[in-house]
Amino acid sequence: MKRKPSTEATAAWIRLMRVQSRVLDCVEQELKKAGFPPLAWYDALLELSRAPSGELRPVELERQMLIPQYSTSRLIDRLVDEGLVVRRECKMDKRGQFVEITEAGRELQKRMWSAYSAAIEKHVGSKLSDTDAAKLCMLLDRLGCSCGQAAPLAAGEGAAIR
Amino acid sequence: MKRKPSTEATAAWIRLMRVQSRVLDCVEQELKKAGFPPLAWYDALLELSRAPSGELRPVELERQMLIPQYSTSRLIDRLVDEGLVVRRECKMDKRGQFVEITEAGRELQKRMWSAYSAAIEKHVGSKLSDTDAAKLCMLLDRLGCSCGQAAPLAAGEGAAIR
DNA sequence: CGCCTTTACATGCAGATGCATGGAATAGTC
DNA sequence: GACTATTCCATGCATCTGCATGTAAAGGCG
Repeated sequence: MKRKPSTEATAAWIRLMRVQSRVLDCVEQELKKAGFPPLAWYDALLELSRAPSGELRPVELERQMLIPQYSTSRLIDRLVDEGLVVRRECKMDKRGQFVEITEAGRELQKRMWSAYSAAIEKHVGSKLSDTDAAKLCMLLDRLGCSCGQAAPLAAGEGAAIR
Repeated sequence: MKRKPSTEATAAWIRLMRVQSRVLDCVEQELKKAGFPPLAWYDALLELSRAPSGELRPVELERQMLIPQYSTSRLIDRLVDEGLVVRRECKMDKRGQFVEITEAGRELQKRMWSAYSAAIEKHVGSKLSDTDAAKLCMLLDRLGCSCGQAAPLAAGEGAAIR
C-alpha cells in the first residue's frame, strides 16, 4: 500500500463523505415530507431574495450555488414553471438575462426556512455546542480552496448544497 | 426569523455541504481523468475484496454503502457487465444471491486506490495536520447518529460516498 | 398444510443529470 | 470594420436516479 494519505486524513475523508450524505438526506427528507421542493430551489430563491433588486444573472447564480451551467439553466426553467421567478431580458448584454424572484418566490423561501432551520437544528445544532460548531467550521474551511474558489457566505439564513 | 439554529450551527451546516461537495467533485474528477469509473464502483469493489471469500449478499453491500436497494441492484448489473464481479446463486436462501469479486475486480480496485489515495492526499491530507484531521473526525462523528446507524469503517483503504 | 406477512432482489417509468454541442452576442485584435 | 475568441445561455441525447411495484422465496401461525 502506498500510505500516502495518513490514516487520519483518510478517516477524515470518509467521515466527511458519509456524514454529509446522511445529514443531507435527513434534512432533504424532512423538507420533502413537509411538502416542500428540493433544497436547491431554496438556495436559488435565497440568493435571489438577497440580491439588491431581487434579480441576478444566471451566471451569478451558478457561481453562488456551485452547480454546472446547464443545471442552473434547467433549475430556472422549473422555478419559472412554478411562478417563483421570472426571466427578464438584459438590455446591457443582449445574450444574457436577469432572473427575478416573484412574491410567491419570496414567500416560499420564507416558509421553507422555518422547516429548513428546524431540520438544521435537529441534525446539526442539537448535536454540537456552538464552540464545537465553530471549530468544525474552521477545520472545514481549510479544505476549501483547491480547484476554483467559491464565494463566501453572508450571514443569516443558510444556503448550501452542491 | 426563528433563530432556532445558532449561527454557528448554520455555518457548520453550510460548510459541511459546500466543502464536501467541492472536495468530492475534485476527487471524482481526478479519478475520471485518470480513466477510472465512479467512486461508487471502488467502494463496492473494496467491500467485496475485504469480505471473507470475496463475496457478499447484495443486501450487505447495500448496508455498507448506504445506498438504496435498487441502486445496489443496478450497480451490480454494471459491475457484472464489466466482468468485475459475478453473481452466484445462494443455496441457503433461494431468493437471494451472492456477488463475488473477480480477479479483474480486485485488480481494478488496487489500481484505483493509487489514484484515489493520491487525490485524498492532495485534497485532504495536504491541508490538514494529522491531529487536525483527527479532530475533524471526532466532530463529524458526533453528527453521525440520527436516522439509522451506519456501519463503522475498518482501517486501510478508504471507502466512502453516499 | 393453507394463509398472510416479511425479506430479497429486479424493473418500468418519469424525472434529473452529465456531456457535448449549438446559437447568439460581446470582446479583443489587427 | 472584418475576424477570431470568448462569454452566456439553451438543448438533444444518453445515462442515472427515485419511486412504486412486481416476483419469488422464506418465515410465522392457526
